[in-house]
Amino acid sequence: MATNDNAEQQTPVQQDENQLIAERRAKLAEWRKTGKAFPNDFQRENTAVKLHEGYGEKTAEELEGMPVEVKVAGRMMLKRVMGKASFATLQDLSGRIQIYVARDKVGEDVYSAFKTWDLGDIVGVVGPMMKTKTGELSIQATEIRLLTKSLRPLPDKFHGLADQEMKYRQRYVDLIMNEETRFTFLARSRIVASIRNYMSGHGFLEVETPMMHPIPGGASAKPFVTHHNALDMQQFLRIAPELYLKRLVVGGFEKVFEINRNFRNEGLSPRHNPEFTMMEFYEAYANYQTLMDFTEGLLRHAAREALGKEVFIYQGRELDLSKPFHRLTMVEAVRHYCPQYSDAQLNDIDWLREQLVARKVDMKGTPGLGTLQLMFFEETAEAQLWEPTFIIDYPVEVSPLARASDTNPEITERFELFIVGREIANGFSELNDAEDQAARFAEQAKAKEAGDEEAMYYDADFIRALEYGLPPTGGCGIGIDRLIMLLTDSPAIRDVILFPQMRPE
RNA sequence: GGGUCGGUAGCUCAGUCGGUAGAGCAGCGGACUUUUAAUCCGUUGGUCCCGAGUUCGAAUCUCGGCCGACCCA
Repeated sequence: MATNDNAEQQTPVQQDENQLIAERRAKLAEWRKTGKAFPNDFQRENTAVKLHEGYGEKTAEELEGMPVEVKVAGRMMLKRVMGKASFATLQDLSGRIQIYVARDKVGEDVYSAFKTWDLGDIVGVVGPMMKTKTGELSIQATEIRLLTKSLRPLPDKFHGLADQEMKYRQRYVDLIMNEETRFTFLARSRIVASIRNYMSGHGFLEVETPMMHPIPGGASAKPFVTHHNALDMQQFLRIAPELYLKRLVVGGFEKVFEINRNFRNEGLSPRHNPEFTMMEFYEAYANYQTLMDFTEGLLRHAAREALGKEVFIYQGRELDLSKPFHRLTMVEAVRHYCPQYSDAQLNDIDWLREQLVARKVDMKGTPGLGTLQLMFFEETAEAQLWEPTFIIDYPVEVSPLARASDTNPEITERFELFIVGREIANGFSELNDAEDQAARFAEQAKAKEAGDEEAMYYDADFIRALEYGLPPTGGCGIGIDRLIMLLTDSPAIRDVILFPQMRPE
């Protein structure tokens, strides 16, 4: 079995020890001799930013006149020893605060110990607030303790950690050193929380559906395969929660959403990570038109919560979420962004096919007009959709879970939302006709047999659920990582995923 | 998968025409009781990503590989 494949990787690798680490280990050994190494009884009472907020405006005299004792803890990021007195800068999650450590205030023994502490060590300080000659708010230490010894030297205190690879592989160091990184992930957390609030505020129920599926479904993508030992069965990491969420709507949970990970076994790129976070939501008695309105509102809300505004800069270019989002068909979008093509050409199967062959687009099977138009749209107009744009009317053959249009059986009531040229959301009126769905699954299964790895499986239990009756429903998926990229001005998906997928070191 | 660029001290980076590796920060020793990337003096530290090849001699040139960034498909 393959169960031990990873064991080798888990055995301790040769540690990259060096002189600097050896010196710190020696200091730690000295500390251990005191019998008080790594204490956990220091209870901090203040954070850096609160102190700045509370006392930043006070003058030196005011602070001296009404001394306030504070208690902070944090990582030592800067240290300036000047003989019998020193300054150091501590960093906690909220920010930084300077401390002033004088020998005649903390005692000779503590002071000489302090001088041996290194940048990166975690320190606890007690003392009154003061202002320095140059007006910087500081804590005058009356008590100072080493709380955690850091064995590894931090990156350059001025230049920080610049190496992209190391930022991704050792995110903990990136978070220590880079304010922007901390900001991005704090923003991410805030944005996700605001989306949750918005959803529950609109009566949606948050649910969790399986991450391990016996049949992968809900999207066209290659799954990761795994194995359950006790049941001795193959399982797939989910590529989408869609089919489970719709089962819940069948069950009477009329408005549900889930924010969770999807896994797709595809390559890495600035916009793709094999595991990524999606929000999917389903609403009974909604359709793709009402979903578009709702999605617009949701994105504006997220922008307001994250940035306080709906117009902002992404990668040097203005992005405006305040105006109504454009709604165009694929042909309309191509006509608008690439006016050199005519309606006649865009509706000519042979012409489209020639164009796509010339552009070396991989066409499997015999795509119909709609699919050719989609491919041509992706080739020409998609990347230019900077302003939020819903592209509507996707062909049935690439939308096996969407309801067909009442006026044209070849297309579905489906949209994808593009912003800054990237797909951010995908939604549609759900197909709730069990017999139609069964037929479409059969089509997909045939395509899979013919070699289309991304085609869907036939999910008999899902059909059974539909046979009980799914109310008319609208459903939508929003790529959370890509949304976070927009709202944090991040160029790559790896910049908004704490631990992005990397090749082993 | 293809192309371009990169990998040198713990970190940020130089490194000429191929001549045997440097700076700043960090560290270590010393001076310094209001500094701000503190300053000043002294000093330790290298698998130059890995492996072959060319050469008297390779961080440098050639080939192959690994890892990453960007662009393209």
